[in-house]
Order: sequence, then structure tokens, then C-alpha cells
Amino acid sequence: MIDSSRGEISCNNCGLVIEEDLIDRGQEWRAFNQEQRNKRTRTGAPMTNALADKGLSTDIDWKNRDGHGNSIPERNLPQMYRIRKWNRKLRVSGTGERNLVLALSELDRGSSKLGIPRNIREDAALIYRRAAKRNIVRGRSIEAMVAASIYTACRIWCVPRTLDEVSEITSITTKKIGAYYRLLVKELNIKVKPTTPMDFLSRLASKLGLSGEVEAKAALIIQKCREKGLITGREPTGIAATALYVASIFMGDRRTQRDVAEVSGVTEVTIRNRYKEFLDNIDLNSLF
DNA sequence: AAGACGAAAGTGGTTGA
DNA sequence: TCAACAACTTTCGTCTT
Repeated sequence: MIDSSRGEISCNNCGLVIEEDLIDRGQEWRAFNQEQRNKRTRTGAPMTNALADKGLSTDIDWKNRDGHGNSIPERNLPQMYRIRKWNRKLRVSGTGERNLVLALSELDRGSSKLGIPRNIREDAALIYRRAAKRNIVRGRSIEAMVAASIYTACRIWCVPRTLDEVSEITSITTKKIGAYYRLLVKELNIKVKPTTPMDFLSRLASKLGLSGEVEAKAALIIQKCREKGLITGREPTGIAATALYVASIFMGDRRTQRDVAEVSGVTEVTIRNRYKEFLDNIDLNSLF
């Protein structure tokens, strides 16, 4: 049912379903990070690996000898020159490029843990790249900037993760992610719509194992809230959570306040307050 | 025993002078 | 820049199922 963003949301749900798998791969990926990183530099895997194994002297030395110490035939010398040139070039673009690769691997790891679909991941990477190009990253933590990029991309696609969620898997404070997010939006002229309760509904419903019918009823409740002006100033997650809570009761598949609070990242008290407001302003019975 | 309720005090972010 | 303010959280005692 939902709306035009339905495609993304269900995609998002897919992400949740395969999340476990993605997490595992993420970790394994990380374990082989060094190797992966080298492969990613696109210089041809065997060569870079060899260089990395040799340690820090990255230059190919000036003696025209091959790996066995034999001298290299005359006619291959021009080739050697080209190889040296590329090798040097690689080093020059080194730090910046290496940071980027590091950032992108972080981004991949974080996205996996959050179950973020590929298209949004791509966007996050793009945002980070643009930020890097604009010299916004310099002097700030790469990891934090990556976190902010992920958060921003999710916001753009209207499938937001909360600051808390992003913070949890990156161990960057919500404050910092928020600050960098604002910075990104400003510096890169990104336009984001404010989050709505509907943005969170689908994800919360699936986390709670609630049916599509319950979710649909919750959507109705949210709709009523909007009409009555109960949305503004409230935390969107709180509204979505309470709508699901109420719907779950009415549909006979009850969830406790605690459960709902747990997955939505708001407290039971807040859910109670929303609930009370609903009762005061909405004729809930007419919806069921 | 578990869930729901609500009071009271504290926190962080927004707003308006 | 600072104080007031609303929303939200934490904590805790009490009531309900």
C-alpha cells in the first residue's frame, strides 16, 4: 500500500532479511582488509601484493634485474620504465587515495550492519567522495564523516536510520554525526525532506514481526495524527512506534510498550504520552 | 510476576529577545 | 549570547491484569 517510496521500503525490508548474512561477510571482509584494500587500488593484484609483502620500500629499484637477480633483456627496458612510472604515480596519489579506499571499506561495513540497500550505499559513497573533493573531510575523523554520509544518504531516500542506530554501529557520537550531517547538507547543497513517522513505520513493523494489516492500520492512525496536527514537534519514531502499539492491540496481536520502545529507540513513557494524546484527539474506534 | 501508569527531576535542543 | 521552553528520558512507586 504505502506510497511511491514503497519500492525503497520493501527493498529496505529485504535488507533486513538478509542482514545477518551481510554482517558476516562484512566482518570477514574486514579481516582481510589489508589485502582487499590493495586489490582495490587497481594496479593489478599480484604486483601490489608483492610490494606490500616487501614492506615499506615501495619503489622498484634501479638495478635492471628481475626477481631472481638476472639482468633484464635490453628490449624490455622501456617496459621497466613504464612500470616504475606507474609505481611512483601510485604512491603520489597514495594518501588521498588510500584514505578514500579506507573510507569506502568502512562505509561498506557500516552499511552492511545497518542493512542498507545498494543504491543508497552508492549514494553514501558519492556523498563521501564529494565531501573529500571539497576538502570537508580534512581535519575531521574519516569514520565520523563516513557515518554522516550513510546517515545523509538514508535521509535523502526517505528511509532514515536514526542517529542512534548509526551511532551504535560506528561508535561515533550522535552529536558528531548530526553535526557532520548538517555540514554535508550545507556544503554540498543537498536537499532533504524532514523525516516523517511513515518513514519508520515499515522498518519498525518488521522488527516487531507485525503483519501488513497492522502496519496498514498504524498508517491510518498516523494519517489521523497529521490531520489533527499531532505530528509537529514530536519525535517521528515515537509517533510511528505508538501507532504500531495501538494498532497491534486493536488487531489482536498485542505488543508490549516495552517491546515497542525497545526497537523504536524511544522510552515507554513517551509511548504512553503519545497514546494519551491519541486517545484525547482521535476516535480510534472509528478506524477499526 | 509482568505490564501499564504517571509523577518528578534531569537532559539536550530550539527559539526569541 | 543567554534564558525560557517543550519534548524526551530516567527513575521509581503504585495500580492492574
